Amino acid sequence: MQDESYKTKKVISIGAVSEITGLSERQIRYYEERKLVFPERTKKGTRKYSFQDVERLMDIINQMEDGVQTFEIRQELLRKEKEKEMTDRSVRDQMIRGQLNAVFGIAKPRRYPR
Amino acid sequence: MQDESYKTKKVISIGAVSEITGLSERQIRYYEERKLVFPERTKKGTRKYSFQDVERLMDIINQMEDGVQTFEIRQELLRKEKEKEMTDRSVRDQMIRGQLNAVFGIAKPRRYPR
DNA sequence: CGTGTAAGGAATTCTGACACG
DNA sequence: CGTGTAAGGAATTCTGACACG
Repeated sequence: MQDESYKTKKVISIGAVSEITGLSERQIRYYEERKLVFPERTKKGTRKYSFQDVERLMDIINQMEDGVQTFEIRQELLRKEKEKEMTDRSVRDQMIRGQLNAVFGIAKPRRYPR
Repeated sequence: MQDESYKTKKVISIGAVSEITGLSERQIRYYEERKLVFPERTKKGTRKYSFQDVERLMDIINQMEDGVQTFEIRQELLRKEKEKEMTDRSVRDQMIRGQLNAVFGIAKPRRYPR
């Protein structure tokens, strides 16, 4: 699970992204300004995108076509991040609980202490 | 099997390839001249590489380090292509044979007719 | 709000060539 | 043979701004 370096490695220039997505460079830069995509920068400052970023842009295209505003798309993005954070946290908690259990034996988690 | 468009899509500029591989642009262009890698060109003529091309270059680096000459690397490449062609052909033949068999029933292939 | 465009500059890429060995 | 480099030009990308709506 995870890695897929081909998908996440930032190596595509804005020109290529424009070709692939059909978006103008202006649009792509604007979506970055609205914090919807996050390319990396080379030392000299040119933007580099990953295939994952390209997919993200495709998704944005669809939402824009549905009349969704950049602000709303951003909200949705933040919401998903929060959600993922919660999931990760609970996964981590579960693992820690498992470890403790392995060491100290059965210790059922008590939701309401005392 | 096959597809993996992320791996084969030609979207990486020579500068990025240089960064990833550590090769100079001069070297990368030279290996193309020697027909070891085959980038695409944009309308305006700039080279575009795929992750697969990058892997190919990594492989070339290793061979060069072992003192293999570009000519030999090329020979090896051609040899492999021929080999693949043969494999593909035999796979296709097998499929056709299977189809014929399904339609006309058991018809064992005779290597020496008559 | 989302996008086009002209502006000026900086960085990238290209080719053909000379150089060294 | 494999690679560095300077040369001149063309194409790319960047930013900040004005425009329209």
